[in-house]
Amino acid sequence: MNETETQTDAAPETRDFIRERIRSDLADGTTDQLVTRFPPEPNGYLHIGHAKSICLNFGVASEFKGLCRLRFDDTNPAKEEQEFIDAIEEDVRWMGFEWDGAPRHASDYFDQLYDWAVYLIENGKAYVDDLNAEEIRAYRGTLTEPGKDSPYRGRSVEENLDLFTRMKNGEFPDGAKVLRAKIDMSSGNINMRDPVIYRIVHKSHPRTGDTWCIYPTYDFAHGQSDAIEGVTHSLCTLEFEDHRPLYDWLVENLPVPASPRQYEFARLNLTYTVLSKRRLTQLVQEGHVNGWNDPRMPTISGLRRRGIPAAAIRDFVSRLGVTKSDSTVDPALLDHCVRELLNKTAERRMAVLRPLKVVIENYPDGEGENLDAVNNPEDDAAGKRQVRFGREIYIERDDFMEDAPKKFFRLAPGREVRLRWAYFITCTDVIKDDVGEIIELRCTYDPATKGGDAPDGRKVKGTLHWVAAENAVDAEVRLYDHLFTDPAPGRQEDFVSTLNPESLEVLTGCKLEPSLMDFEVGDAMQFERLGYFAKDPDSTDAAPVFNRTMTLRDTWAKIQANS
RNA sequence: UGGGGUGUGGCGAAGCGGUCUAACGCACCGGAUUCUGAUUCCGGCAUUUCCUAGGUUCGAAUCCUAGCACCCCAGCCA
Repeated sequence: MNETETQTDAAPETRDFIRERIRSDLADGTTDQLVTRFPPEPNGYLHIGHAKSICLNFGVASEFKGLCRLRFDDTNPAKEEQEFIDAIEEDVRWMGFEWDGAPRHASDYFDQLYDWAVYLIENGKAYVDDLNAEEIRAYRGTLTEPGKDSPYRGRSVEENLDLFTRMKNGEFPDGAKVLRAKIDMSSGNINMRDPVIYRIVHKSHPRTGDTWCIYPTYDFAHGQSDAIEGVTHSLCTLEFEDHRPLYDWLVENLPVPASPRQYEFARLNLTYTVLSKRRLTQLVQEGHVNGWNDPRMPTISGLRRRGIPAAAIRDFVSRLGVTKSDSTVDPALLDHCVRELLNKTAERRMAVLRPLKVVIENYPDGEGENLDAVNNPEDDAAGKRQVRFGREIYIERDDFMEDAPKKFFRLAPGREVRLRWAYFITCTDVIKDDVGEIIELRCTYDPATKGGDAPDGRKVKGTLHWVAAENAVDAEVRLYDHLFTDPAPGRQEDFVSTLNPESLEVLTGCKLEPSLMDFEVGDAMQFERLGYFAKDPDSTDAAPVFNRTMTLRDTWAKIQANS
């Protein structure tokens, strides 16, 4: 046992096939220093599936004293944009990780990649093909039948060189020619049937502008970029497993400075969630959600806006494991991580979402008082604050029932409950409007129960949150639910039809304890008995807006649902 | 008779031939405590069972053989 092991032994070791592999490569000297990379394509926003990859790549680098870089896989200017590059950098940082050095880009290596393409041609291992896309597909064969050689496969090195140079010089329109690696048209692995490695795209690139009109494909750029950067363990998802022979072929047949190895793990799937960039893009573009950072989106920016802390996402990912078996995780696990963290850290406040006015008849008119309230029972250091109490207050409509069953512990005619941090009150009368709607409650309070305890030792079953009418702040509160009603929305092409029409509920006229105005966007707080909330960026002092991050567990709701 | 993968409880996941009458977490179900029906706490939750069927072995979820199921691949996307 050496000293590094002694150090890592302090914390429980995470064991998965990738970490086992790294451990052994480090132990037998195959690897001197671990280098990984997180390689997003800037064609969309990062989502929670990427969070798994981010935590793996950056996590493993820090655990084994290695390096992790951020590298944009920007080989397709038709789809990529600067907006996405900026958002990705922000999201990775917010997740709590810092990459080694400046962000890298596959496009930083376009010159080198071009030279290597020429090298392949010179060695008779690549050729320019004049077949169009449909013809190439036809020549490729099928899953069960081998392909046929392109009629252009036998071109001379000189001709290939000339043609490739002219491709680069912009002499041909998009799609007129491609450069292909000359491997094996009869391979069982379709990726080895002379894959296209360069294509003509007359389109300005976010970084290289109009310098190029030919661009390398993913396969021709990824492994070589890894090699240039000295990446030792190139981690990607399962669908790239059958690209590995091509990855290795390129590394072996090119004079690259290193031999990175690719390892594949299962991507994250979540029930009730869609996690493919194509589908997320569709949701945004068709306006089914309000942008990439809509709090209902599984994007990192959406989760952030909803109020979910990065630490909860990291915790969630750490409980997932890293394997090669396809898996679909219940989002309840993320919920649990969020609640566990926020229960410990979020300060409590009172807010009434659906207000019902209560007049305390025996409380002196025109008077009020300040009462002590504990900010976080899980954390003494959070201290106390004062809340205003008076003759008129608001309680939650759900906390009153005119004909209450025995198991209902809240307010009902003749029943006594506690107002949190305040007094016991008893309901004496119910006021209704012309159509029979309850518009107000009349109650009496017991002055001896100030602070919330009865000196005579009598108990009440329920404790309600409330806000004094005197200084309540009006606010908008947005409640969120699953974006989809189908547990597996991604399985069907028409996933839009399974959108949950009740995924967003906007409440206005909510009554807030005024101290809530002191919180900043990004701060988490608990509205007592309701859930965790966060101030939305739309919020202004004049018109505050809060997002519900997560409900509290609600046993009462479950009892009601089961009866 | 294409290639590449994966199969352990509702979900995720340990397990690397004996200590497996199979960890742990989520979910779920009981019950206790509680000024949040929250939290916390206790208990239950795969008892010849680890995709199936054979085999090897004193002994298998772990090794072998044969099946079966599911996932990925026929973009000049990544």
